[in-house]
Amino acid sequence: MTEPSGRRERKKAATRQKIADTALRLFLKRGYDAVGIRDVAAEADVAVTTVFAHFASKEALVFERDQDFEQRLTRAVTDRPPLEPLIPALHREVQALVRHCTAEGSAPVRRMIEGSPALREYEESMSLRHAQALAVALAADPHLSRSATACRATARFAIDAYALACRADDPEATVDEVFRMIKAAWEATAP
Amino acid sequence: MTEPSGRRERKKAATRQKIADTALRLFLKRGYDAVGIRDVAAEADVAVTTVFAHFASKEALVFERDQDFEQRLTRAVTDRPPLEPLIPALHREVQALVRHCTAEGSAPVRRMIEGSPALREYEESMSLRHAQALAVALAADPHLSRSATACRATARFAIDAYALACRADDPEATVDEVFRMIKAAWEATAP
DNA sequence: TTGCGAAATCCTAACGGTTAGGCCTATCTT
DNA sequence: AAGATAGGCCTAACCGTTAGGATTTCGCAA
Repeated sequence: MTEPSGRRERKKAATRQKIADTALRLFLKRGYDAVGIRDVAAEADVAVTTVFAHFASKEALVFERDQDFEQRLTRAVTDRPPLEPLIPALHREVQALVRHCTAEGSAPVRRMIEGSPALREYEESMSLRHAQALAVALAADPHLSRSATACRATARFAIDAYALACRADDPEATVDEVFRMIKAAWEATAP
Repeated sequence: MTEPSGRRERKKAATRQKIADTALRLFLKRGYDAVGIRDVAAEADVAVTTVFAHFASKEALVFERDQDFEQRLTRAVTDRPPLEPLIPALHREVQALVRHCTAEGSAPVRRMIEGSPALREYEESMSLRHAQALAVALAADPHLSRSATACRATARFAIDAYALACRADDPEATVDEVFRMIKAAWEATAP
């Protein structure tokens, strides 16, 4: 995936990164709403159209790692050792993701997101996509054999756990508590 | 609540309704994206600013009953007979709401929503607000005495049930199945 | 009834995210 | 080396949304 085979791809990746870095820096310094796309483009020394060639929207500039997040979630399910029970694996990964997003350095970004309705809304719809990807991974696991509905519900519950924990006073304890609920819910769907 | 005491309030409500009706009619006839706010305003014979005086955004025109939905949910909790268990009451109300939104006449609207990313995203963020309101209602119930986390998680799970059911092949069965999971999750949080 | 304050509506102009269309140039392929 | 393609640029516009301020309409009390 990360093969910088040609110069073209390397340059493209560099441009993308420069835009994302510039945007985040400006957003944190002056506030998300106070910085326009035109500002970001100027500071990154690219055209406005180039920004949108790399990012689908202004909000997407803030959630650059979107893809990683989704991959980590689904891989926690698909790449786990055979016969390892689902819920603990999911629990562990969500816990790790929550730690990542409540880490020291992430606080200003988190504050910025919570301070902007547009960013909150975007994050939520992102989470929904992640839940759908996770539901697909669950449905594809031959060891689980649960209904599509059970998979979809469990996927959403797991995402709920993440979302609640990121905003909770004690994130890790929140993940644990919600996953106790998810475990019971999951077991109630046993065939 | 619905007391049309004065002419002013009646006229305001009428204007609001005329805008909402006009908007929905145009959206269904020509497509959500193909109709601009300026079109809606012109057809409803009001100024653009008046549209935004009644609705916070273009998407909000489609979800006119937003408030009702939230009230029905929270009241299913707060207004239930004393000592009636929570989960069945919630289950019943969500079932009713799902029936409402999968009813015969709602199909074209549903199709329109699913066809527009902006509307899907808006609906999702609306649901989130409803979940928060429901969480508050749960936390306020003296008979329940669960942690704030358990209340928030259960509220989101219930909203998940609604969202999943609205898009499922068999909506009612989906509500039942997800509520079996929610019941187990809720009971796992008993003090 | 009249007159006043508040609420609802209007108009205009703009702002800011986003996109279309067309062009240019660096890179890749053969 | 030549053509094909992708990344980037510029300009101009579209559309949702808002600010600012004028104007009308209604409710209420003198």
